[in-house]
Amino acid sequence: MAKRVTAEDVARSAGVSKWTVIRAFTPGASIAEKSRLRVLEAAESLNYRPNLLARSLATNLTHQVAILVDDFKNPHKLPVLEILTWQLQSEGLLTVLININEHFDHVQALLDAGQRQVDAIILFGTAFRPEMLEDDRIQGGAPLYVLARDSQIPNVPAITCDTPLAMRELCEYFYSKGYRRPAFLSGAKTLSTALGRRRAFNAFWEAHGAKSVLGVSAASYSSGHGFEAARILFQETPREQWPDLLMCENDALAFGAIDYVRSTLKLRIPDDIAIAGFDNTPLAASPAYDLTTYEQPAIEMVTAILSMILGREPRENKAFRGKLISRSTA
Amino acid sequence: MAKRVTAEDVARSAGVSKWTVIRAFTPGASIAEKSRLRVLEAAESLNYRPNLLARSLATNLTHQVAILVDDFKNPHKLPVLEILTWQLQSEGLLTVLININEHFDHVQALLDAGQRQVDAIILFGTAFRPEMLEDDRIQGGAPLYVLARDSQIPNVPAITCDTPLAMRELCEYFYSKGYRRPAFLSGAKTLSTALGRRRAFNAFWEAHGAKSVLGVSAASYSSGHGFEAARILFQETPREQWPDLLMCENDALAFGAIDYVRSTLKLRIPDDIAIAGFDNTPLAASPAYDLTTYEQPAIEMVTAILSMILGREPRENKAFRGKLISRSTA
DNA sequence: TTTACGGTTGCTACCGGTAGCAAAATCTAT
DNA sequence: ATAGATTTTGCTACCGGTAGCAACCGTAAA
Repeated sequence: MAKRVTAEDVARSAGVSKWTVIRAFTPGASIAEKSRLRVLEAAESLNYRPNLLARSLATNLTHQVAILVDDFKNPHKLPVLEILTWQLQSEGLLTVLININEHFDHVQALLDAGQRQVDAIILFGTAFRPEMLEDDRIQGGAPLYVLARDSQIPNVPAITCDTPLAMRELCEYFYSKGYRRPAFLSGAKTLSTALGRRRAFNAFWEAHGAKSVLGVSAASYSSGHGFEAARILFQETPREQWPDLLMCENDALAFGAIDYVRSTLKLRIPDDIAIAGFDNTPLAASPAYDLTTYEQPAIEMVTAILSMILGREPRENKAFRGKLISRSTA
Repeated sequence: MAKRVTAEDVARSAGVSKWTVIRAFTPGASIAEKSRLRVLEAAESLNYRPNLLARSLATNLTHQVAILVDDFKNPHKLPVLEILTWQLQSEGLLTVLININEHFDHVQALLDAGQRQVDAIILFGTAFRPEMLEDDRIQGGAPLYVLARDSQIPNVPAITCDTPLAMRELCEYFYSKGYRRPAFLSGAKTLSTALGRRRAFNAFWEAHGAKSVLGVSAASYSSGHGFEAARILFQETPREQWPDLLMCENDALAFGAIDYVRSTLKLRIPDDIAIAGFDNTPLAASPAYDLTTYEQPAIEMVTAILSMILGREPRENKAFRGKLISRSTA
């Protein structure tokens, strides 16, 4: 592997000092046009590009942002990752994707990112225990942000979809269609409460005089577990109390629930029962499901987080209004 | 923001020189057990962690690998990203995820990654023009790898699923089921040829005496375009020549094709026509599709790329055998 | 001709580590 | 106790940039 070209090499070739070379690459630096061109030419012929690692060490800015993800099963992650990477890149920031799982926990990941001196850390929809973020070793590191769940932790802003509003929109829609026997199918416990969807759902129906709101919990946010949870719900509920509306905490769970209701129960959707999801994943639009769901305002959310990272806006919780996607399952 | 703790600070607090502190953090370094413990204690109380940026600058190793992705629409990307990030992390490497699109092209991304001194670059299923990689500015940078498509470029190893073998397995399966009028639905041109699936498919049927193999191309690898391409195929083909087998280049296309065939043509699958996909995305298993497909050996592929990055194995093309997933659509 | 001034250039010090040599400290054998 | 071997420690130089001061330059005003 050939030795890397440094500013020093270019300087020698252009007959100036290395600082003049640096200036040629620093926008707005004080340098004579004549020498700037000479340097640029020499740099071009030597194929020189400034070493961002060295720059980062000196400026204490890496222009790297770590994204922590713990659930790659949720297809909703992919489109958001696309928006995230793209918007970050537009501002000259690069994305460091960190996979959190039972072998590499949050604290570990956070410390790791910290050692790499990233400029910010985004916890993207991960199921962490809030206490964790108060760890001494984490305070004092890169600024933290929480994307797509709430945070409650001072100094860790959460950027979310406005869940109470979203649920109100959905429920008012269901209500106007005449559904009156609601049930909620939620996902993994730890994250579920942080999402607040069930809470908002229940609140609506209690305020609208529903005697009770059925509920069931899936082991994880996957279609398979959605199927399983739906099975439990219907098997453990007497037929005459079966819901006519099943709100699922996300699309994946809804797909599973639809599969169960259609294939095993042979119920008609939306006549016998309405089913809705959340996230508007690509598949929700497919004719096989054609799922009524709710789209999170991903672009606004990412834009907001970016403004905070860049210091253009104060670091504080923000919730954005999403969009009800009305299709044929409800 | 508090000043960062450096080895120097720890040294002062422990009453040794900064080099002794460094040694305490360097596995296998020559240091007395007594002073190692003293340093570790001081480091602990000051909450010191070595600065990996500075280390990278000095060692010329960042322990970062760039992954270039240009198609976030394909849900297959997510599980592979999970495997990639996880395996890289297990070896102490971090993933830099770079989004390639019309505004930020391959050359730009490659140069960007190069400036950041990443240890390796993986082109993950991206649709690049091979000439591009021969750009002077790119040669001499970090070692390149191509994942999940072929490469043809000397010194840029491609790690793939063994496509000819996969197609043979699939076709033999179809053949044994009695299907004899094959058609192929392919995706975006640039990538399609690099995948080689159509080629292998055609080769089989020509060898097995099929008069002709119908073919149609979708604008991109999405369900929507799959639907559209299926429409074109069936509308432009006289009814008596309709295929009884439609092999789609990936699952997303297959979902679209199934939707079209079911909802518009009202054909029965697999009785009137068999449809198969490729990749075994999570949704292929759902009862709504229950798609026969082929699973790429993602873990083996990632493991192979990792061994090459770590220098444990020579850099060379590798193809692995995947697995036929037989479900109800074929 | 001298002086003042703004643009330009070079310099030192520094970011926080690593590499490897040389001196110091400790241990072992005589 | 002492020489010799070995471990431990401190040091200089370096990775490739940045920051900001000081000197230099040519030119225009005095």
